[in-house]
Amino acid sequence: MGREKDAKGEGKTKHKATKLKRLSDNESAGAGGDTIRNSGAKSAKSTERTHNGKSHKKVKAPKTETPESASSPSKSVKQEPMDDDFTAKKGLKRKRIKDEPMEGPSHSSSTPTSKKRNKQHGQEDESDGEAQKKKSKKRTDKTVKKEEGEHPVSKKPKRTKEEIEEAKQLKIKKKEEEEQSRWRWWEEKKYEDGVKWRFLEHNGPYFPPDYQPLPDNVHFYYDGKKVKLSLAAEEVALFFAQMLDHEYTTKKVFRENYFKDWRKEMTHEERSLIKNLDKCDFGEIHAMHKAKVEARKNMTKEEKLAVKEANQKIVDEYGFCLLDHHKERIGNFKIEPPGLFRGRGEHPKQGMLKKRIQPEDVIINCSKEASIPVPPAGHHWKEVRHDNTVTWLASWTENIQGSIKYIMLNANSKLKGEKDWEKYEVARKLKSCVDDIRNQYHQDLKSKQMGTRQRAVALYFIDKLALRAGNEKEEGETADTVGCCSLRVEHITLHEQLDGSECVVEFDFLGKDSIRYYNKVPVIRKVFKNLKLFMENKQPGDDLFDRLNTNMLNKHLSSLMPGLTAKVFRTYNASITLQQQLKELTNKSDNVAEKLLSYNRANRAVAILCNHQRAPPKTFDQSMANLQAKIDARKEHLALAKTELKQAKKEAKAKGSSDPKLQTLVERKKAAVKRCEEQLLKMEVQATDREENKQIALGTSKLNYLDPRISVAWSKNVEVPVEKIYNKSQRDKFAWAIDMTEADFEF
DNA sequence: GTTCACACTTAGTATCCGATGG
DNA sequence: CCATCGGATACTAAGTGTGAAC
Repeated sequence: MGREKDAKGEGKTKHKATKLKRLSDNESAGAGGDTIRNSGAKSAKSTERTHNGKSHKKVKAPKTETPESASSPSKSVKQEPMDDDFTAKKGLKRKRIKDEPMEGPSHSSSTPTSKKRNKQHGQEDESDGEAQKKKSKKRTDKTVKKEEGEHPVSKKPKRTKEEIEEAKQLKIKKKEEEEQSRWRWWEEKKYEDGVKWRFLEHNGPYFPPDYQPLPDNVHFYYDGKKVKLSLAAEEVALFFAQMLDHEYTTKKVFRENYFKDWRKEMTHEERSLIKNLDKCDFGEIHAMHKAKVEARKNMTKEEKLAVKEANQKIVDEYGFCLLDHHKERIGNFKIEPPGLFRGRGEHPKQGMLKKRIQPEDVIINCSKEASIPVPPAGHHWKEVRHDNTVTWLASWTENIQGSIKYIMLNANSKLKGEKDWEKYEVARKLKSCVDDIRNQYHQDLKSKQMGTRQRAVALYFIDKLALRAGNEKEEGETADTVGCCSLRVEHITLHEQLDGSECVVEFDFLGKDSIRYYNKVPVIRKVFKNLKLFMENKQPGDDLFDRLNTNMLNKHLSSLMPGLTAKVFRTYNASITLQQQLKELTNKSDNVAEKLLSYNRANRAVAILCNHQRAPPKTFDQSMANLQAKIDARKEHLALAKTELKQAKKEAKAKGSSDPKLQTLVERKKAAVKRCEEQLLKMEVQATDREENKQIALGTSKLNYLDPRISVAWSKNVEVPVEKIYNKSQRDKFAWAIDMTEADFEF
């Protein structure tokens, strides 16, 4: 409430200066939740902000997520090396960049790409195809050998072997066909500015099925009495009932929002009867829902197959479009079904009803010449337009935030791929001028203009820490999260001296998706002094950079280099870090598993830099224990194999080394030991990898920040098949990079 | 110069589904 | 053969950034 008032007082100005008022006396930054995740930190903070003046206890979370704090016991051992890597790298990275004049990056950006581009195919496809064939053959061989070695007698393997072989061949064929039909758009000329396509045809979005009323034996009760709800109210009741097991439904905000919106769907009578959510009994509805889920799980094979086929049919019909003569996959062809809004973190709108979208809400975009998608019977589209300067096929306005949702193409499409490629080219361009830009903002730290200084400090953070830009947000509309430009005084704490370092800035705030960012960073003196200055005479809730916003920052950046914005720094620093880390961590002599561990560690360094976190999987401890048990079993096995080997050796010696049988026995035992050792190593590597990954999410950086050409070049250089680092859909997405990149690629 | 609308990327989590091992 | 596990995929929220309107 207090917050809303505040917001209203300000009018929705997002303007910095106006924001200054906000709350008064919280203590400094340290929100310390215990969770990585919003809940702890978050709620603490928002209460604090709202009830003006409740200084809140710093639970100083030595939270594991920070690179610095390897304190969590479970991790310590494994965590350490990673931390070292990280810090070491970071130091190195900065140093290098600063000290060296930067060897010839400038010429590297556009020419090589296009060169490679032209060279590439022709031979490439062939060798690719062949390589694949060879590889899979090898694989088959291996499995065969193993089976023969370990269970020489079983009859099953033989049949399966053949089947496997066949299936593999089939797969290969399919792959080749797919390869053939793939649109190699990266070899084509680009369209003129702004034009995204020349022809676009599709079948429109797929609408979720209509609501199915509850069966007669399932009832809703209010205040102990059975109540038959109207269809609309019933549907919304079901939404809530379905979520009853979820924590959401226990939250006050969620319940209030829900109840308010639910009542809007009720008839007059219902509304006058149902006045208190606590008196509502959704038990039977909830039970019914659970039973349904269970039933779905227990479907017979045939039933499951039928469902699958039905789904496939939908995909076939709605999942593709025709774009400039090529069939392209649509990313999200389904209209989002109605339900209760699940915001992340302490979202003020959680629990609100997300309404059902009708064709009358949907705008269709396609070519003039294309056949217009047919709306569901009895309906019509809101509008049909033919705008080839945008990439979406359909759009609608969502009722929670009033934002527009789009139906767009899949990541493996030309439209997405081209943009992605472009993004990395901009980042590479930054590489060539990043030194100048860094010098510039170091100069600006001393500027007489407060605005310029603030910009310089912000840029320093964005560059060094890969913070997001931090656009302003309207209060009360979303969870209270910040990025660089929207940092408030309460989000940082200055330490002249901390843990042996000077000028340490302690960050503690909630970023995108209410993921906590917690980090203690030594900064240069000038930055430190500036920060002190910026914080003078401000309240905790005031903006740290009151003379700066993302717009100004980006305007400045684009004047330094065309196309440069704050987020390019994230891309650039992520990619360059990967490249450096790969160079540092990979040993040519390692085996594939070890190389992959190195790759993952490099990837992980980036994920840490970008603060990409995940909730530790629920089954994490369990599965870790399982793996450990396996390892132990393997170890025993190994010990056994070793003693057997010894035994065999002894016998061989005793009976004279001449006996060939004994010799082969020794050899065989040796091989067994070796195999066992390899398997053990592999598992141990896997265990290390998994442990280090406990709450780090690698996917996001892999998918969005790391120039795929770095990975492809690495895979070629160290002879690790690209399939080991990219799964199918990732390979599809990065087809352009896989196709055009040679081993000597440099970011 | 602000503000808003719009388009598009980035993000974590829920769910699906197929490999794996008992 | 079945249950379990974990990776892949689906889903959609939450960011960034631009340009036109005011």
